Parts: sequence; structure tokens; C-alpha cells
Amino acid sequence: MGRGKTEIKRIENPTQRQSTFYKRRDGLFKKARELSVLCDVDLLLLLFSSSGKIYEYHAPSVQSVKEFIQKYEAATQTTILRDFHMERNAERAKVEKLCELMEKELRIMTVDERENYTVPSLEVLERNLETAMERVRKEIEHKINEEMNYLENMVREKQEEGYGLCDKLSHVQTFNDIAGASTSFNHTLDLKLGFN
Amino acid sequence: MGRGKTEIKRIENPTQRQSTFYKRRDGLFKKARELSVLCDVDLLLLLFSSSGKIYEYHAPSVQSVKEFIQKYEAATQTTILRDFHMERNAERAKVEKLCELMEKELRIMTVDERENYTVPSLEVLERNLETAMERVRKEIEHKINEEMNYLENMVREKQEEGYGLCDKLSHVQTFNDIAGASTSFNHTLDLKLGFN
DNA sequence: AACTATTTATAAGA
DNA sequence: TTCTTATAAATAGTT
Repeated sequence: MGRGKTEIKRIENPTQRQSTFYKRRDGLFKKARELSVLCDVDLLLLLFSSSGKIYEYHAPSVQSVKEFIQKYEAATQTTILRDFHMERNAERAKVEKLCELMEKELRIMTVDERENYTVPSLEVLERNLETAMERVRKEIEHKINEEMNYLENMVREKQEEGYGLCDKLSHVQTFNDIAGASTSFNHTLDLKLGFN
Repeated sequence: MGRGKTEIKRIENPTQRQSTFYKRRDGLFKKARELSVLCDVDLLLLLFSSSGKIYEYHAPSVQSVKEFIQKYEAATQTTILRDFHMERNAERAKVEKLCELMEKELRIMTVDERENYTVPSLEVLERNLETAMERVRKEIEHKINEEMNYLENMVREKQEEGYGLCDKLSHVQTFNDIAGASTSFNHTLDLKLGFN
């Protein structure tokens, strides 16, 4: 368009570049708006001019940049989320195993070192240890479940909004069966182990 | 443009809307590219078609959506992206805290119940306990690090396979900075706690 | 910022 | 979808 054909390469003259920037930026924003209105498209356009200024446009249907990007993330980062889940589950299993082993070792230790204790005293000790471990394990499980539910809900929400990955190659991965979830971490560790 | 003037309002006929979408989407992406090249602009364009497909364009100078968003975050003082790393670290810290608390509680317990033990015996016990906890903590740290490395490698691999979002218009998102990672799980828990 | 000669985008039709 | 083409729209060069 215009009085001469323009080659698409960086305009070296700063004045001309600036002038072209304004005109084309306005043109681009206008086109973006038209597309979003005509075709019912959710759209976000962010740009930094060469001088570092930010300009942004988002479709009327889009509430905020943040909202939009999070949608985008949900649609594209499913893989990462899934891995995150798997990792988390593995980690959880490991922590549980650790706890079991700790319990075991500690029990052995206590028995070994207490030959002269009375049986009732040993029983009390053992019961206390068991209670403690039970609580610890429950607490861990609880926290992990919370976290899982949180993540699951987040993903489901995004999904229900109808966002998916494009075309044949990238499919949204449904998490329904991946289980997974995450803690809201709103609990203070309460590990009073019941010995007092 | 075209054979008739078009009013800018939602096109109700789905066929026509789809057709217009393709044409204008291509036009918009072209304009975006031209602007970024001509005027040296960092630019990101993301859109969801009404059917939920994602299309994206970012200027050649932009490595990835993530990188761009981080720049945007820095420039606007906002937080948009979920930080899986930080979440992971937070969780790890919590597990460590758990372990510490367990250690503490168990130590209190042992002391409480052993008034008639000799001091050297108590010291041995305490030393053992400490060694055990040290190992447990190291083991956890080690496994988590392994896991992180694994994920990191996996993500890098995927990237190199040229994994991308849709067609010519959508660019592969580079995950360079998403870091991440995960364990290869090739270790057997070796938690001989050193009491034997 | 404005003005236009031109180029470019695209609506409608095939 | 994709192509063709008449026409509307964008904009380069200029003031």
C-alpha cells in the first residue's frame, strides 16, 4: 500500500521507522479488533516498541492479560502439568516409604535399648509411636490430596471453558484419570504427636 | 476491502465466519510480522478461534511465549505465570520441616521415657538419631534433584523434536526457561539408618 | 497530523 | 477449504 512497494526489512531511518510504527501499529490493532468482533475470537496482542514502550490490545471478551495468558497456559502446558503431577505422586510415595522406614528403625532402636523396661511401659511407647506415625502419614496424605484437588479443579475449569490445543497434532490432555492435585497449603503443620 | 463494504459486527453465518476467520487471521499474522520486522518491535499475538483452537505468532526476536510474558511481567510488575519451581521448593521445604518435627518429637519422647538410662547411652542414641535424620534429609534432597534434572532433560528433548502448535502460523514454544525436572527413579531407597 | 497515489487485503463468487 | 477478482482499505511518500 502506499506510493511505493516496501520491502519487509528493518527500516534504518529512525524518523521513518517511528512514523511507520505508529501507522502500522494502529492498523494492526484495528485489524485485531475487527477479527475478534467479526469472528468471535479471543485475542491478545502485546508489543514492545523498539524504544521499550508497551502497547497491548485484547478482545472485548477478554478480561485481562493475566486471565488470557492463564487460559493459554492451561491449554498448552498440559504436558508440564501432567509431569508435575506424576512427580508429585512419586514424591509422595517416597515420603510415605521414608516415614515407614523411619518408624520401623525407630521402633527397633527403642526396643534394642530398653531391655530393662516393663512391658506395659514398652506397650505405651509403642502405641505412642504408632499414633505419631499415623498422624504424620495422614497429614502428608491430606496435604497432598488437597493439592491434587486444587490442581484438578483448575484444570477442569479451564477445560470446561472449551479451550484446547490446536489441530491434529496437539491434543488437550484430559486429566480426569491422571488423578493429580495440589495443596492450598493453608494448614499449619500440626504435628503434636500426642505424647504430651 | 473486497466486493462489498463489511460492517464490523459478529458474522452470524458459521461458514462465512470461518472463511473470514482464515483470511483475516492470515492477514493479521502477516501484518504482525511486517510490523515486527520493519520497526524492530517485540510482539506477541495469541488467539483462540471460536472453536477453541489456539493460534500464535511471536516476532522472530522473541524466543518463546514464556520469555515474552516474563518480559511483560517485569515491565508491568505483574505476576501471570504459575511458578512450578517455587511450588516444588515450597513443598520440599515442607517435607523437610515435617522431618525435623518428627525428629524433634521423637527425641523428646526418647528422653522423657528414659530417665534411668546412663548419660553415655543417651548420647549414643541421640547421635544415632541425628545421623538418621541427616541421611533422610540428604536422600530427599538428592531424589528431588534427580527428578528435576530428569524433567529438564525431557522438556529439552521434546523441544528438539520440534514439537509445535499448529501449522505455519503457530510457533513452537520453547521451554528453555520453564526449567522443571524429575527423577529417573533408578535408586532403591537405601535408608539403613546406621543403627546396626 | 493530513493528504493521496498506490499497493495490499479481502468479500463474494466459483 | 482454495482460487479468483472486483473492490475496499491500508499506508508510503510527501507536505
